[in-house]
Amino acid sequence: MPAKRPPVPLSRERIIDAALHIADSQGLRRLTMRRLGDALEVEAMAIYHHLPRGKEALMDALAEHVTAVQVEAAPTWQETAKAWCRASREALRDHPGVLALALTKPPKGATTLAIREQVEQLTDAGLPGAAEAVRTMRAFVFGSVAVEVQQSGWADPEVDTWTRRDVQADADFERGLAALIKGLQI
Amino acid sequence: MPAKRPPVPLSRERIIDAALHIADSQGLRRLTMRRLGDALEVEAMAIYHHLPRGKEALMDALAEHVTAVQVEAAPTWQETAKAWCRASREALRDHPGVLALALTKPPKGATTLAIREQVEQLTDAGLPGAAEAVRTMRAFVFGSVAVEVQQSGWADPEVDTWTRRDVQADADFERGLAALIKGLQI
DNA sequence: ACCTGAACACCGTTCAAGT
DNA sequence: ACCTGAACACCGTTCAAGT
Repeated sequence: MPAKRPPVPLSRERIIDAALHIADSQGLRRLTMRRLGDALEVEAMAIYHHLPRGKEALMDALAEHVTAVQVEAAPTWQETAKAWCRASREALRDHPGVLALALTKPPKGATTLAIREQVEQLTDAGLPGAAEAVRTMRAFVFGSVAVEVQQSGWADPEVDTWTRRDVQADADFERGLAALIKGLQI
Repeated sequence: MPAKRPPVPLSRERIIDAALHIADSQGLRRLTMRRLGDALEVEAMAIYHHLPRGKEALMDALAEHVTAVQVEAAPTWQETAKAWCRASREALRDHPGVLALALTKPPKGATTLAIREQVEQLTDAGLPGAAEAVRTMRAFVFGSVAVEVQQSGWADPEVDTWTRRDVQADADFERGLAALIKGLQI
């Protein structure tokens, strides 16, 4: 006899993980409360107990998950900045299904904190005008990932082709990153 | 007696205009076929006659509308490139409601043609590697607009605050654009 | 505290029917 | 050719009820 309902309790974290999986594999438009409930072996209404504002809260949480990036402070601000850009890019690339949310929703909660922390790290490491620098870095990462994901054909018809890493995109990113860092230190 | 039903016929163009207005003023999630029908004083089902693939086709058309940008060839490739970046930015800024689609949907139809034309213009004007240059330019524009619209607070609660031009964003954009063009000519 | 069932208003889309 | 009405399957969310 198969174990009927293992008493793994629902949690905010499990909900977000399942939601990310659906969005990345089937697209954001197919992420519905009912389907999310199915994936968690629970009725859709149970989700509201953990995310009181419902789907709106879920969307916010998904955006935050791929967008609240932290990084250890490196010896120089240049290295810290590079590490942050690379980590941010990876986080966004890993979840193309919620990229539209991440690029579009205003920073909130954990994301705002992460941005603030990054500004402080760079300031402490001796970079003047770190707030503007972080804005420029975010724009660079956002644009790079958007173009890369678009090009990869992560779209409605075929989701299969999104597996191989794009070496061209990697090279472009690193080249642009080096130029950006150089431009910042004037 | 008020004119009941002026025989202005439905058309693809009128549908797209009305859809952009709804998306920009109320957000993409409130753009529904039924609401769109109401705005056009028509039953929702009438839309399917002009956009056979329904909402999917509508979304594609909206993305194309803000993304298929053309520009006259200027004397130098530098000026052409700048004009193209500025025009692309304006088109995206004008319709924050469909920005998520524009940054996320793979180029199609008119957008693909516009990109191809831009590559040719730059190549003809003497820029080697124009295809990569256009990718870099698109990434720059996408990232800039994403950060700007995020910062502007164009979001769920208050849509009012999106009226004043952000001079800071303008300056950032022009500074980045100059650096980008300079980086391209190596 | 945590989850379910039933219900409500709304959604995209079809299809036959009207003009 | 162009639009409507009715219908279907699905959606987000509420609320009272169960345990």
